Amino acid sequence: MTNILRENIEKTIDQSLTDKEFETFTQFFFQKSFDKKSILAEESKTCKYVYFILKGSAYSYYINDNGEKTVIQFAIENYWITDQYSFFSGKPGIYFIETLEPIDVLVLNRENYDQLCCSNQLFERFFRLLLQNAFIALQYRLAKTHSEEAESRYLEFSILYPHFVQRIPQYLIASFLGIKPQSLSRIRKKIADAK
Amino acid sequence: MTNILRENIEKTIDQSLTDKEFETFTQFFFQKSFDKKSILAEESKTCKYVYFILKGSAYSYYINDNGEKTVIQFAIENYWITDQYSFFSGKPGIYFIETLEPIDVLVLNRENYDQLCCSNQLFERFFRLLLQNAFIALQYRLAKTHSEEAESRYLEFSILYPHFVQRIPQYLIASFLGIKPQSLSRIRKKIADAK
DNA sequence: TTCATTTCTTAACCTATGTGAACGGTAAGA
DNA sequence: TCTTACCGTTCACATAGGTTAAGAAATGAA
Repeated sequence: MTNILRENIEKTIDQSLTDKEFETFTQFFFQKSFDKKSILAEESKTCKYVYFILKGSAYSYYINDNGEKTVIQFAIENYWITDQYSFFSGKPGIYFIETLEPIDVLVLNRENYDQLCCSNQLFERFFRLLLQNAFIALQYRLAKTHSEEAESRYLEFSILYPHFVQRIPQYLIASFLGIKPQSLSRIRKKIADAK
Repeated sequence: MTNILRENIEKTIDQSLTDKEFETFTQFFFQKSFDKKSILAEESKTCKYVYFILKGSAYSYYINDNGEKTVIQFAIENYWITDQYSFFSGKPGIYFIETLEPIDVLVLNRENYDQLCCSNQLFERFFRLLLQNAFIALQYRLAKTHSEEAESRYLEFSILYPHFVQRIPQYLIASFLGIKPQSLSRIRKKIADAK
C-alpha cells in the first residue's frame, strides 16, 4: 500500500531509496481513514498534520468574508496536502481541507516531520523539492490566471489533469479556475458546440 | 552594505549568525550593479543566478502568446528574486527579470548555492524558509485573486506594500493585480472620490 | 529650457463573467 | 421505492473590467 509513497519520494528526489531508508521514513507516519466530507483541517484552528493520500481525494479551500469558497488545491492518490502556513508556524489555519471521497492517508505531525528531516539529509531534501515543485506550479498557475481567459485555463487544466476532470465535481473545478459554475458550464457548451 | 543581508537571514531563520558564519555565507556571493531596464533573466534562457537586492528594484514577469506582460513579483532592497524553475532545473526560463531602477545586487550561482547549502545546515534551512514564506504568500495571493474584486485587492496591496505603491509605476501594479492600467486608474478615482 | 517619451487619466463603448432563477437529472438516505 | 438534496445546464439580465482612443502630466534626454 505504501509503495506509491516510495515511488513518490524516489521520483521527487530522482534517486532510489534503500529498503532501510524507506522503512525509516514510513516509521514516522501513521495511517488513517476518513469518510467522505470529513474535515482534515479547519480555518482558525492549527493544522497539525501533513497528509499523503494513498486512496481517495481531498481538496483545500479558502472562505472569504462573504462566505464564498475558493478552491486552492486538489489532491488525489499520490498527492500531499496541508495548510503550510499553519503547519509550519503552529498558528491558526487559513484554509480548510476536506475529503471529497472516502480516503486513506498517511499522516505526519510536526514533531515527526522535524525528526524525519533531522534523521537523514535526503528526507529534508525531499520535502524541500516537494515545496519547490509546488511553488513553481503555483507561480505558473497565477501567471496563467492573470494572462489567459477562463476558456483557455479550463482547456489547459483538462489537458494537464484529465484524472481531476473525471473525479472532481465541476463546481469545484470552476472555483479552482476562479469562475462560477454557470460560467464553466457555458464554456463547456461553447467548446462542445465548436466541435 | 551587506548588513541588510545579515538582517534578512537572521530574521528569516529567527536566530543570530556568528560573524564567521555570516562571512562564510557572503563568500559565495559576488556583488554587481546594473542600469535601469537591465535584463537579469530572460524567458527561454537558463536563469543562472539568484539575486539579493542591496539597492534599487526589479521585477519578474511572464509574457503570454499574445505578447502581453503579467507581473509575477516585485523586488526592492532586502528581497530575493530569481526564476526558481529555471535556476533549479537548469532548463530554459519561463519568466523575465528586469531592473526598474539602477540596482546593486548580490549574486549567487547554482554551484555556489549547492556548496552553501552543504557547508552549513543552517544555510540550507534559510533557503528552505525563504521558499516556504514565498509559497505561503503566493497561495494567499491566489486565494485573494480568485475571491476578491480588483478594488479590494488594490486596497490590500497598498496597505501591505506601501513602499511598492510609492516606487513602482502604476501600470505594473495593475498587472500584478491582474487588471489593466485603465482599470486601476478608474479604481483609484473611485476610492479618491469616495473620500 | 525644449522636445520626446513614458505614464496616468478620462470617457464611450464592448465583452466575459457574474447573478438569480428555473428545470431536470442523479445520487444518497430513509 | 420514494424523497430529498445536490449538481449541472440554460437563460435573461447585470456589471466589473477590457478596449480604443485622446489628451494631460510627469519624466528624461539634449
